[in-house]
Amino acid sequence: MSQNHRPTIHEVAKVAGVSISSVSRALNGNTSNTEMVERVNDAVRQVGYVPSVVAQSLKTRHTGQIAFAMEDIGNAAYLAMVREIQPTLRDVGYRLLLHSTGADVEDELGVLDSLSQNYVDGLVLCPLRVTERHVAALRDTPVPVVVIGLLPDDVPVDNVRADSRVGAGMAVEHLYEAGARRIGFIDGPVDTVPGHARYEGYRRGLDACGLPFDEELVEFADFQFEGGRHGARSLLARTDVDAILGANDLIAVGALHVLRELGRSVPDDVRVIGMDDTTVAATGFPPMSSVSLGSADRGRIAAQLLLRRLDGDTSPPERVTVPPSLTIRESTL
Amino acid sequence: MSQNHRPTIHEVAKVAGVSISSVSRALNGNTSNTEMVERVNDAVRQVGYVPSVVAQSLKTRHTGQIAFAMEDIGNAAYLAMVREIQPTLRDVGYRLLLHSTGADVEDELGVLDSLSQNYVDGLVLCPLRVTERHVAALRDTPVPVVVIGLLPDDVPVDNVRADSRVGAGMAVEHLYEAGARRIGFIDGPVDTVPGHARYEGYRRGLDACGLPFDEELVEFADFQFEGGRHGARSLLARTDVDAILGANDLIAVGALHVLRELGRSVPDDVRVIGMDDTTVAATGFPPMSSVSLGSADRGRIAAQLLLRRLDGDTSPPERVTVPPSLTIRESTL
DNA sequence: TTGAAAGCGTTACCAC
DNA sequence: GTGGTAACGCTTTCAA
Repeated sequence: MSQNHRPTIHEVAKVAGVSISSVSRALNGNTSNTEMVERVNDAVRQVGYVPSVVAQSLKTRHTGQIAFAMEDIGNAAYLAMVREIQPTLRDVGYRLLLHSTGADVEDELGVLDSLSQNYVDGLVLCPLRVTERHVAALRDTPVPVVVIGLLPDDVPVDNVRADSRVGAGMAVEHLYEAGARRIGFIDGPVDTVPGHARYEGYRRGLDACGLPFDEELVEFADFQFEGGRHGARSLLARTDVDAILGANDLIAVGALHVLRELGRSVPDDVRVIGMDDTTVAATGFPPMSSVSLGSADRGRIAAQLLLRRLDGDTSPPERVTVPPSLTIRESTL
Repeated sequence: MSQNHRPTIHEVAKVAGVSISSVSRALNGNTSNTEMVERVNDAVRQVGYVPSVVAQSLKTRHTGQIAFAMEDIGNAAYLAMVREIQPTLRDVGYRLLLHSTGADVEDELGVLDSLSQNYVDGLVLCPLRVTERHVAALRDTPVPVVVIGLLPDDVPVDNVRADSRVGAGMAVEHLYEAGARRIGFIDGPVDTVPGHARYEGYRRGLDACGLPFDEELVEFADFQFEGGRHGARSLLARTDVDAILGANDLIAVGALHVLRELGRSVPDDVRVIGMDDTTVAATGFPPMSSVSLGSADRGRIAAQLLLRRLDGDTSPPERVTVPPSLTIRESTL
């Protein structure tokens, strides 16, 4: 690690025998004198000059950085997003800043507030929940924000959403078509946005199939593998089912495990389907069907919307809904 | 999104009726006049002032940002690292910049070069391979760098490594103790650093157990689920085994699938163990044993080493090796 | 203790 | 076209 003085535009100017203005112009392509550009480039190479992005930012008022904030990058859905967002931004020269806010809503608001520090040009935000304070902060952000997730219609911010309600409904209908009549549902916490939406979707799916709703069939867990195991144990201890819908893949795979431990065959005795269509679905045994909520698509679209804003687009806020789709594997055949 | 003029330190000074120097001092705790601090804080609230980190960076020559560069955040090992690095840095006020470089070594070098732009105070780097140019760049970086992975001893940079050779050996010995005598190995590409190390570890493990090496027992695949499936199919078509070591969890879970499809019981007929101890190991069925290479630990340690450097520590480069450990689950009982 | 002023490294305006 | 120079918003030295 060298402690040498890093050359500035002044050194370049001196070596090239021109003014710093000319160097700046040459470097930014604001001159038609190609001989000048040559000279400057030579000098740049000679002194090993690299522009300071910080100084540039101060002057130009943009940073070349975009933040992505979500609860936990360990969550496969957010991971899928970041894998799309990063290359999308990177291709046009933006760096990505990652904020894992944790389950703390305060931290999420902290991210929104910190936007005023102007260290990023924009933000992609996946809020856990949308509180009054979120709305207030979003109404008046210093930089463009795109929200992935449900957002009240009057919040003037680009918004990309999944339709996990429809997705859960699709899952139920798929299970019904596969022959299931008693469909258990292991939901996530019902006070979360996805937990609530999937609960609704489950009920609508039942309605659509003409199946009765029975609370006995519903369990609530956290969105983790162990949650799925516990949920499945309680569910199966209480009643019998011929299918299980897990509110995400980890829950569903947890259920898969419990079923196998109990000696129930999947899919012959019980069909199982998850949501999010992540790696664990494909690597479960048997390979597990899942409802894709288009996380990767949502991430990419969000990034693109943000880039449009940064390009100066001032059209009204966009509202994009990514439709769910079914990935059918052996667990529901 | 507001286009309002954002208040600067000058507005605060005016409202507080003091000079900007005093505001700066008050805000940075470089004054003992508490009445002054009061006044400034009031003014700050009144005008809604938030300091510009860009301007601060230009002056103070540090950015409050640290970059983490690796091949693909989708890789569970890197994911585990980032989940430790981010909170570690965040707790002391650093923001995390993510660089997924992809399989392209050029991009990796690009990250190293871009360090001269001074947009970060430090870097945690997981190189795919370490080339001459890496070494050259690392010898003379403008900011502290910590490398996670193998590094030549003479490169003067903090270094955190796993010991996947020892880890693979441990896996073999564990399988041996569990009763296995014909231990198949599905490695990753042997021209990668981990692929090579694990191959060596496998052979040493066999030696340690007094088992003969047999090339028939070895397959090479990529580090993915499908790779594991293909590798296992080839292996089992060619010869019989009573255990399989996968060079990572995805490979091993792929093998698990193939074994079940072939009606072989795990662990009774064939024991299976993976490496990295990721989610897919725990959610596999049966829950799969795995060699943990301490990815989370490596990430945390790397972050801590970097923070020490940023604190001004100038002691000689540190070389930390995180020992592997065995997580035993049902697949090898 | 406080304020004036000099930078930090750029970009861009404005004369020439 | 080119070069001086004034910002950008802050921290910090130096006098008072």
